[in-house]
Amino acid sequence: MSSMNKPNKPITIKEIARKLRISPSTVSRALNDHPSIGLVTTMRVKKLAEELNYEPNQTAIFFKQRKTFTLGVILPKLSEPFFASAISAIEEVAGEKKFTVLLGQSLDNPERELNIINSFRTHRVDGILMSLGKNTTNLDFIERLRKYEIPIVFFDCVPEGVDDVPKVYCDLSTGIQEAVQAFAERGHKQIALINGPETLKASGERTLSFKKALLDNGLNFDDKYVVYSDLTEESNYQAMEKLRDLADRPSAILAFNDYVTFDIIRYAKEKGIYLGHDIQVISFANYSLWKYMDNPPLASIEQYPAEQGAKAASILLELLDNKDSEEIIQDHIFASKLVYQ
Amino acid sequence: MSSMNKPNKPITIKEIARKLRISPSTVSRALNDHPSIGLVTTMRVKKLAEELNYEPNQTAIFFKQRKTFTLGVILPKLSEPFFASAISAIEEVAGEKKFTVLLGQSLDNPERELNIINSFRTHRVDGILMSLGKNTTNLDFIERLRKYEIPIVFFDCVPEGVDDVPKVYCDLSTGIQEAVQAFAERGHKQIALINGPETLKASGERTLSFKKALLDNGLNFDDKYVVYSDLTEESNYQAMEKLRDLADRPSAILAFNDYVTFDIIRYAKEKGIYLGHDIQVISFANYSLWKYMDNPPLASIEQYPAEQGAKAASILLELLDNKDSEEIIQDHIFASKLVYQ
DNA sequence: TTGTAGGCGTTATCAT
DNA sequence: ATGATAACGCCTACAA
Repeated sequence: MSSMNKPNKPITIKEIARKLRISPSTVSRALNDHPSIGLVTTMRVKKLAEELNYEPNQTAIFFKQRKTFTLGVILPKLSEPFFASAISAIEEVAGEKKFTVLLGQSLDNPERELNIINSFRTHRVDGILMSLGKNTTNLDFIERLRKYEIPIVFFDCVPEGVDDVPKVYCDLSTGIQEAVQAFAERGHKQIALINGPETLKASGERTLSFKKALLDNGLNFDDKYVVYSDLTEESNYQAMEKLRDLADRPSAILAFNDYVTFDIIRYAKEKGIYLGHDIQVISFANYSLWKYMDNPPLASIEQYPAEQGAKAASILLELLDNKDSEEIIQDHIFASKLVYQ
Repeated sequence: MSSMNKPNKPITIKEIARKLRISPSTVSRALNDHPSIGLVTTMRVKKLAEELNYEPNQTAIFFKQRKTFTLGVILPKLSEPFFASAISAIEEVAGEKKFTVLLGQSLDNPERELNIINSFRTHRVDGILMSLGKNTTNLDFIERLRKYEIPIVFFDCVPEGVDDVPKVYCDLSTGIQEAVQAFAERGHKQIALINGPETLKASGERTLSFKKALLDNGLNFDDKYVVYSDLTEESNYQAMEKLRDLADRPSAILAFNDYVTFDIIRYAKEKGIYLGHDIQVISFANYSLWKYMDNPPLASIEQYPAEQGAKAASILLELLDNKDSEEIIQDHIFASKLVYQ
């Protein structure tokens, strides 16, 4: 190894050209396997490039080609297992197509969301994948991105009332149907739903699916058995209290997510309720390591975060490949599914 | 809203200049608040820029300035809660300094690691944060990155025997010390360690710390009580079997991580061992939701992934700010700590 | 088959 | 206080 370690300006096409006494364009073409360049020249160029450890300057190429081979991903929180596995899948799919992933977490803060989008725009990402935060109401940025011709694909938490943008999400009704059926088959008559915040449209849909599922399984639907929680521990406890106060206590609970179930478990412990016996629970999965628990829920409703992420990513990539594929602009819906641990 | 939506070429400095009949350089300077530009001109420029929705073309700026305001982060797996919370913190720290984060997961595959590094290099990231995969032995890339003048900061799983590169990691010995002490105070004499693969240097260090901790607490150290596992379920079970086969069975176990503890829990369940009574467990934390479990471990050894990530990120940012800060090139060590759930 | 020249958008240097 | 010019590294008509 030589001791002469110069500051080492990166090798450029020009230098290769100079050393070879040919023109930079020839080098460029040779490097890109342009058919019009002679085989010998091509070889000579490639050999020298190899020797000199030539690396194309992507920033120059990005600049010139107006393309960055970069996808921006915006999601509420990376440390949520649900999103961690989504982004993990996204990164893999993108990587296969030589795209890299730029990251931004909104922390459910609409302002942060906009900042991230701006930052992505200035970074000239080729496209954006996004799962909306819970508090996002203003969707103007979609229109703005369209002006900039930056395609966006939503997944998981997708916008309502916007139908000219691709969306990937999970249809909860199938899972709810299966869950209620599972309860019904086990003889449960009073089934409760601990839902998310009442203000969220998604919560309303959940309730509807729940109602339908009950009726489909020959059970009655009663408002009382649907309680709303803002997903804090207190709120979850209050929800449980409400259910306990009912004259006819439910023997089965469908919980908004695994965190809610965790609180149910604690609550049950404190009150001496025997979970899985006095009360059975099914929750929408987002954390599941149930197989290690003593009184796990009966089952979980799987929402396929990795699959959603992967699908969204490949839709976006396809969109970038083929700008005009209007057919892609539609909903891609995964059926949620009841899974036993 | 007008119906005239042209393809909408992005506005450039040149156009603003043309419309204002001034030179592009003046526009550039005005936009950047250069002191030599008159106040009126500056205002006029900014006003028009605003009106036209001018957005500087970052790819051009990146290209020109040889800086991308991008950090590359390489870690084994994003969906590991440990790394998810690390990257989450990294993104926040980077964001504060207007840096974005480029993502790559190695899946513990050295080849993937190198590909990601290459990809980062072509993307001209300003610096790299990395947690090594378990199987990485060849560290030549460090030297290569140095040639390219791309600084790298390691965190969590850091390279051995490379001392001219910043490293952030957690000193396990403090946590081990506290754990053993906690066991000792509860009267345990036979304490076992379920360690990681015997081939890993880190495993050796763990054993050493464990030994020291035992001696410091007036207990004997005996090889028999250290068993190695490759962290598969079978291997964890075998480790437990080995411990059960001992004449003098351990009453306390220090487990490599929470996954191992999960397997211990299952094993105990199967064998009718009452966890927390017949045997007490402490594990290195990486998944903890123990407060919801019935027989949780006595405590966990916290390794502060978020803090490690944040620290590594700010070191890297400082390094980028101030190329010559040699003092930064040293180990930044967090003390692991025993925490009760 | 290869070379020349111009341009991508921005900024820095030198002039005016 | 402002303008002209060149340069960053690469690509691509167009010319030869």
